[in-house]
Amino acid sequence: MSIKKVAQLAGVSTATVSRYLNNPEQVKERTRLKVQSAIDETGYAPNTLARNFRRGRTSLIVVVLPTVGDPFLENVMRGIWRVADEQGYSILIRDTQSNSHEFDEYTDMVFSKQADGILLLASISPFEEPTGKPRASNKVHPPIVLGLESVTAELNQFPSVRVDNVAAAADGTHYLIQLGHQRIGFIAGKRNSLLTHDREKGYRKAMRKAKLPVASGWVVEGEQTLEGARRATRRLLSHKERPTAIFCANDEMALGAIHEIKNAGLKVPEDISVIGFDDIRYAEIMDPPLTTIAQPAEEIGERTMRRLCQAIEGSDGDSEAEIVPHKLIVRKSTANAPR
Amino acid sequence: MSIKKVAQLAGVSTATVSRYLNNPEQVKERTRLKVQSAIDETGYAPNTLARNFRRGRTSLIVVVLPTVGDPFLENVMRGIWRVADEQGYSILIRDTQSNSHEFDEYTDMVFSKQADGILLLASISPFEEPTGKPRASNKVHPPIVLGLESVTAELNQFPSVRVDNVAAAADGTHYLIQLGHQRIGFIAGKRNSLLTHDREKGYRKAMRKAKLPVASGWVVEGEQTLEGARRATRRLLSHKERPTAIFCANDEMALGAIHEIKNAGLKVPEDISVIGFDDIRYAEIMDPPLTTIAQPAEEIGERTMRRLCQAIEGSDGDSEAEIVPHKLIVRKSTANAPR
DNA sequence: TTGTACGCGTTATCAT
DNA sequence: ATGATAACGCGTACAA
Repeated sequence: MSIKKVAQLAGVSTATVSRYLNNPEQVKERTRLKVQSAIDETGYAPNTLARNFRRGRTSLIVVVLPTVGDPFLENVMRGIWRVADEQGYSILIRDTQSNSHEFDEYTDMVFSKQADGILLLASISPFEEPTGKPRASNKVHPPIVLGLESVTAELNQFPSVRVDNVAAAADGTHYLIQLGHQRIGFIAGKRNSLLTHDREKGYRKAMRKAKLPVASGWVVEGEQTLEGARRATRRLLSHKERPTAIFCANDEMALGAIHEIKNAGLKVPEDISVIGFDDIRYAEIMDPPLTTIAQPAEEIGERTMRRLCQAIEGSDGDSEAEIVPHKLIVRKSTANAPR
Repeated sequence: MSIKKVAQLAGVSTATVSRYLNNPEQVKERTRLKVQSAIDETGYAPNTLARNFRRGRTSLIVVVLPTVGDPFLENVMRGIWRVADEQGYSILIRDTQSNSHEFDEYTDMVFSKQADGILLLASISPFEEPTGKPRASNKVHPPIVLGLESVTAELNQFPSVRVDNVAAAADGTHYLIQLGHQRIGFIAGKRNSLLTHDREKGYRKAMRKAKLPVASGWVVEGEQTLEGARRATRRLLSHKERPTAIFCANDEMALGAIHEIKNAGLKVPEDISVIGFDDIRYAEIMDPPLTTIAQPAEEIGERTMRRLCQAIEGSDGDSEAEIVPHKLIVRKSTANAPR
């Protein structure tokens, strides 16, 4: 009963107050002043709840990501926020704690009007199939855009923005091969992450192309964490055919790998070269500075968000994947193969 | 018109459907089944917008923080999320991009019902005074809890949870002094950050107590970034009375400092000791591993969130600050003073 | 240019 | 245990 009070105080109708708020140009100067002073006096703030309800939209976007505090995602978020601010959306962040969740868990947020759209930056691979009862077919698919990751079969109907992870990883691997490395290990992410799986695919592809073998035990799981990568590295170091170079599916793991290699009394890059993926800000200050593959994080954020806005407005063109360019950044953690 | 459809299809009233949804125990088994099958058939999902509107609450909490992708805040967020999930709140994250904002900008979110409460983890120092017109006094102060930071005069009416930054920084400084350091530099955060200002206070306090001088130029601004810390470090290194130890107001800056010191051809800790604050996960894998002061991040998150829930429910007890314990973690970036 | 009046989907109150 | 209905605060079609 708030707009009413203002109206009463200003001696106008609620409709006029509403118009003053939303289409000021439709109300006469003199009236405007009256309304404004009534608003000032009461300290009135429009009830967003009622407004959203009436308008049928929340102006809320849910961004689903594996972990906050990922320095790479920070940059992506920056791009997302820029567009969100510009378009009047607020960002709701859902951390999946690196677990995979049911697809419905997120889409329901749209169907129940908790949010207008969803930005999926998470590991989405094994979205468990909807439990039992099939989702009612009278529901159209909600506004969803995928960022960073490739998509599973069930998700390829949605637009996505990402680098070509296969090609990028192949490039990185190729670079190591050019340096003369023949025994190259790979530290993968979690089993359910399509993204790191694609990078592994790129690695294998480049190895195959160079006619180099991938010995059993050269590809290990690093769990996308510092600690997981350290464990993985230890396994690699004790391999009977120890690699002279290690490709890590992301920088976080590369940092862990470098640390562990040095701990073992070996030198990077003299004994073992290490290459990462993402170019997070810590890559450069590592000792040695990390060679890595950079993604245009902020741009990815911007573009996913823009596509989502389009999808919400229904002006959703095609659902093709947008591929953005990656770039190899050579620093000091890679060198010619030893001997 | 959706609950209506379900009601119609199930041959009951909307009230019954609503009850089934919110207080299932109040509806008879037989009716429950009818309603459930109607829901299944229609794929009905309650409109959260309408529900929130009716109930007068959003179940949304806004967390205001300086930058996402801060590895320390990640841990705080983890604690916040745990409580939020448990209490049925969703978390809206606002990144201030390390700038300070007007206080109203956030409180308005509560007054306009965009959110039920606010968790302030950001640099809040110079909340510019409300512009001109004083905020209408008929507004009670909204549910706000402060985390990590101390408070300005205008904010000390709100509960807060944090470590004793002054004491903690004094402890760290004292540790360096014990190691025989006499020339100790300090890399501060941004000028408007009360938090790092408190840490600087602790540093100065410990120096004073040990009767050690703080030469002009020994306290430099590091902007809370890797890059800013590197610049600050360069200035410290070129000081005519170069410090033999550097206290950094947080780990992020400590990492930058170590990198820059090594870049300059000096050794940590042989030539210069470095100590940080926060104990982020990268502290341990740095070369050398970083000595730092740890905060119970997750616990801080949990406790701030719990207090906020209380504040929202109105069972807000006192607004005293909760102080949680800090802890010095000695690793390899500190050693006895040279010579 | 402004006012009247209805409806958005839900929950809650009061009967039954 | 269930049904009828008022109310939440706002936006807007329509009338004036």
